Amino acid sequence: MSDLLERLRARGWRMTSQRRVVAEVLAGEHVHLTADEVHARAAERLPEIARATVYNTLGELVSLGEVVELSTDGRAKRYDPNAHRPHQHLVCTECGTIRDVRPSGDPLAVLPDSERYGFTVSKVDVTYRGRCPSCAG
Amino acid sequence: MSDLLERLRARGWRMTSQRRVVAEVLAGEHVHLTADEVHARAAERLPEIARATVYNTLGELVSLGEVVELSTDGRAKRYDPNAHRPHQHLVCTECGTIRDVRPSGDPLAVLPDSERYGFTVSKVDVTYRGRCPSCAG
DNA sequence: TCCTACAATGGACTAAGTCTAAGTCAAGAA
DNA sequence: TTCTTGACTTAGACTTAGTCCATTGTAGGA
Repeated sequence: MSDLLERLRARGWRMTSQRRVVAEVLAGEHVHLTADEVHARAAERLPEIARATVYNTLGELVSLGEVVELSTDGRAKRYDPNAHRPHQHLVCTECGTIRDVRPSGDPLAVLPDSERYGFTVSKVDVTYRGRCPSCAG
Repeated sequence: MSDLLERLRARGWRMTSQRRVVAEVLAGEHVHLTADEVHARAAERLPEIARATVYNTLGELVSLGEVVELSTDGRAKRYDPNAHRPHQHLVCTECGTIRDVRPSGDPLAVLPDSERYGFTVSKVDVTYRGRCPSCAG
């Protein structure tokens, strides 16, 4: 059914009912859930699933590069299943809603060498903040 | 002694020994401390200071716009006293060291209207990630 | 079908931060 | 200077998010 499940199986990821349910929750909705929300949705289908299992599974999906971890608000981390194409995030400062966005150009390019202090810069996370249409009321 | 203390007093901020010590800790070192580190350094000078007081004071300094709160790593928030001039952050993925950097150009400009979904975008946080010279070994 | 290494469980534990009720004190008024 | 009062501080309980670990379960190969 889902590309994600296919890819995981192809990579030899051991498939269990718990892992399947977590992967399906992520693949099913293109929103940015917290670990607790993933657990709640997973538990609707598999009531005995443990919180620790959800954390373990999310951690693995992140290591495999299939899911991106966001720590936008200093509160609970959120998990973004849209890892296959590069994007940035637009966050509402009122309600916390997150949208995926694609800025034009390469955000890395604007950091001059003189500002790199010898770091090997490999990644840039850009978070645009503002009020969403409903909150701007 | 410090600009920060001056400004706070000028704004009618009620000065107590606890608040003074917290402000001095922040003004004194241009590093990015966690709340706990601020508490530890404050307690060297004022042993009875409560953790809650440090949290309250940091929260107020953030509201006043004198300090910027960073939630880079999903762990403890860090506090950046360098709020008077705009800058972004370069974070080491190994050791967590943070450096202030100034990208060229306006990071807001690269987000086309078509990607704003009706949001009133007011702020952009850019985090460059990579390995610092010591960790790149 | 049987093994066994890998995965799941649940409950205790930790870290970071918030809340609350009671006590304290800075700063303006007299 | 002393008084007054509302704002500030305190200690500790509480909450939230996440980790750890010893035990139990099971996917998938032989």
